[in-house]
Amino acid sequence: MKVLSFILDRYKNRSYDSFMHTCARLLLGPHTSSTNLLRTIHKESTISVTIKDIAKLANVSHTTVSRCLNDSPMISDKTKEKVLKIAEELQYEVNSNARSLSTKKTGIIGVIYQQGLEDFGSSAYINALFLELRHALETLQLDTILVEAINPDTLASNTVRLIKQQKVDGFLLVHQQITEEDNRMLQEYDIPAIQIHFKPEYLDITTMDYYLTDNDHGGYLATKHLLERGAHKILTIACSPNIGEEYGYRTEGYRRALTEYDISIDDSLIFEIECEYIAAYDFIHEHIELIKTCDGIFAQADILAAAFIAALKEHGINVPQDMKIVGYDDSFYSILVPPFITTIHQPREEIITKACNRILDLTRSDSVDKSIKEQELIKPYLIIRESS
Amino acid sequence: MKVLSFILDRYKNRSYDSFMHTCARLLLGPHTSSTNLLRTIHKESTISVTIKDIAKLANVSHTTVSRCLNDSPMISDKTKEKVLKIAEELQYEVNSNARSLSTKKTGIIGVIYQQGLEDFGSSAYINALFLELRHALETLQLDTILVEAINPDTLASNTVRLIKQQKVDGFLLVHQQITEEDNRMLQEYDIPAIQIHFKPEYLDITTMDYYLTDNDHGGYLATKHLLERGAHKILTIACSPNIGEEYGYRTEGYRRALTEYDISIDDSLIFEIECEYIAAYDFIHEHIELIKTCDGIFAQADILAAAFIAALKEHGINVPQDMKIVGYDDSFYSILVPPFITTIHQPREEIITKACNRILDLTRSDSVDKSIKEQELIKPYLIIRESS
DNA sequence: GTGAAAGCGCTAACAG
DNA sequence: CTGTTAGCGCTTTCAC
Repeated sequence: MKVLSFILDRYKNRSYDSFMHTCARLLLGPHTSSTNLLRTIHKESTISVTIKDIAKLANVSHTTVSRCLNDSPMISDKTKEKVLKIAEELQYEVNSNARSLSTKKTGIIGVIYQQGLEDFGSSAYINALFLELRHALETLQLDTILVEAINPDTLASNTVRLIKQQKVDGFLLVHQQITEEDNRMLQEYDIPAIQIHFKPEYLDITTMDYYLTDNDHGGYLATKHLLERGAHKILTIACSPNIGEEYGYRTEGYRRALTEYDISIDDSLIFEIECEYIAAYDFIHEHIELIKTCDGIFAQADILAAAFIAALKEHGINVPQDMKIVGYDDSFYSILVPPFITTIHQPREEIITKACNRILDLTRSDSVDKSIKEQELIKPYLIIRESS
Repeated sequence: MKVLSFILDRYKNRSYDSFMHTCARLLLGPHTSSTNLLRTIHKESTISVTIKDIAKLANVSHTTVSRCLNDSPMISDKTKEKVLKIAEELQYEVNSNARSLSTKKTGIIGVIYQQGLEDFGSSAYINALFLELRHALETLQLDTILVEAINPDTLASNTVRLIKQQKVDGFLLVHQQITEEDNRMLQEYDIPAIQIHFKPEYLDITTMDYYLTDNDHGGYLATKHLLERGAHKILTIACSPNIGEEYGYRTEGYRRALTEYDISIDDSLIFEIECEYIAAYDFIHEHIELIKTCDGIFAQADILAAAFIAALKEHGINVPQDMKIVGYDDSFYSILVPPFITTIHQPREEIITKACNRILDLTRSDSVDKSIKEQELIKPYLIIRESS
């Protein structure tokens, strides 16, 4: 009956249920191994080690163990060392639910994205953004719950749900659909949230933390580069749909560069087409007469630039000799086929680093003044390749 | 002092700390609104409604409320209705940490992916897989924690960590790097895990639940289609690196189809190249003499097929007239430029649906016999477009 | 049917 | 510096 006393000892303060399970098991046969018995007792078969287990072995109270694990300054180095060693040996990991219940912190960040992302022209960019985001949070020891803004079944806001269920400490919002209600909840529960990449559609962004890209600057850089390379008559083609007006800003930058170079703006050189290869391809054929009078194209997405180059070739117009082209996004389209495309690299690395560090500060440290918002428009940069 | 009695009442059984905060606040001024006071009391400013709040309003015990919310059969319809109505009015959401601590269930699935996914040739496919996976889990009311298999800093297994921290109920493994140790932990803690898409490298897959794609069948379908379209001498080009031998199986299927059509297999028609547009493009030019003697190509990735078509055109070889081509993956490459590419659609929708339903069963219901593994090789299908 | 009380594993308050 | 005790919000047992 050594096993029984072991069980009784370990489960002294545990539930009736546990005990009954044990008894049942013992009746089934005394030859079951103690590990198996332990597993049977807890319904979920968990045999996790707790701070009490450590406490017993270290001959201290569980409070002391808790303090050691949290590196409290009020514990002597000696005890700390002893306790941590045992914890290490038992491969202890904290039960995050218990800790969260007590501290109201989960160590989890909610990353909210746009539904229907699959259909995006820019999804390659966004996907890269997610993976790098995940990676950055990982190095900061934060887990992420990734969800769509709105539950497609219930149509309820996932942001609100996650707040109320207390599953996350903060949010990174990679969509522009944040609603008034979401925002109210964030305020009310004082949950930090940072807007990334997308500008909210329904909300005054000046009230939030954000890291966005400076699309105006991107358009400016692209156009200025074309001008520097000797182009005089420059077309620009934006994409529709225009999420968060990003293309609008790029066109603004285009205008700004032209003005700077004393070139009057001709609105008939500004187009907007579907963000698809075929659409771009057709565009060239349809507007070939106009295009023949131009010497530069600022394509506001790489996929357009790639199609333009291919289509122009069929008309005997060579890039970059006869026509300089700059794309946007620095996506794989820009390095798919030679000539590789000169393009604008969106500063997603910088956005991610800043946003992750900020959310860490906001969720972990009390000394941050949350009322002072961090708001940055981060500048993209030019990558010169062969198309210009 | 109405406010004070309200506070005292609500915080009767709460911490000293809470109370001190309240008192401090009251000293600051009696004009602070009670909502603000409540917010101040809890350090984290949370003013969540709990089952006790509901209980008080409904004049029942919090136990009863709990039972109602969990739709227990031992509660009368009348009480249930009353309680649920109040819960609805208060916009109650369960505190998931408290529930999890008590039930050992979190409602969260860990989705584990491969590090360095960014570099994958097939990443577009995998990205689509993730988004659809997330969507499917969402409709099943499951949240997902998305992490890399291994923490890049500590090099510790995230699978093990999530198990021990009790953050997840189960895993969907979208990588092939599961280790012996991971597996041992899964067994020991009896956590369900399903292998998706990728075949594990270090582990005997026959011991796990899995839903993979039948690459052999894909290769077979592609080749058979080419044969049916009249091709006799068919090249196949696989990609390196060969993750989980997927290309090996596709080539097997290619062989099987040829054999079925009594065509002897010529190993010099089987190639392996980098999964890149340029590599494929160059391949055509380098092997143009051989290619001229062939009438069909089974390109084991759409991106290869796209490059082949472009390169062949430069040699005056038109697709599909002079050469039939079938790609693989049904990715956006296959519909980028005409002629659109006949391709093999990977059954990711079916994989996702099955895997998500299975993980739900495995984590929610006790009646499932976990020792019987669900193991399916799901068949991809052919999408006929213009290249064949 | 319902409620009182205990317990999940942890942190925090307070007393030594 | 350390231990005792209470409490986080929920589920579960057991008594009525």
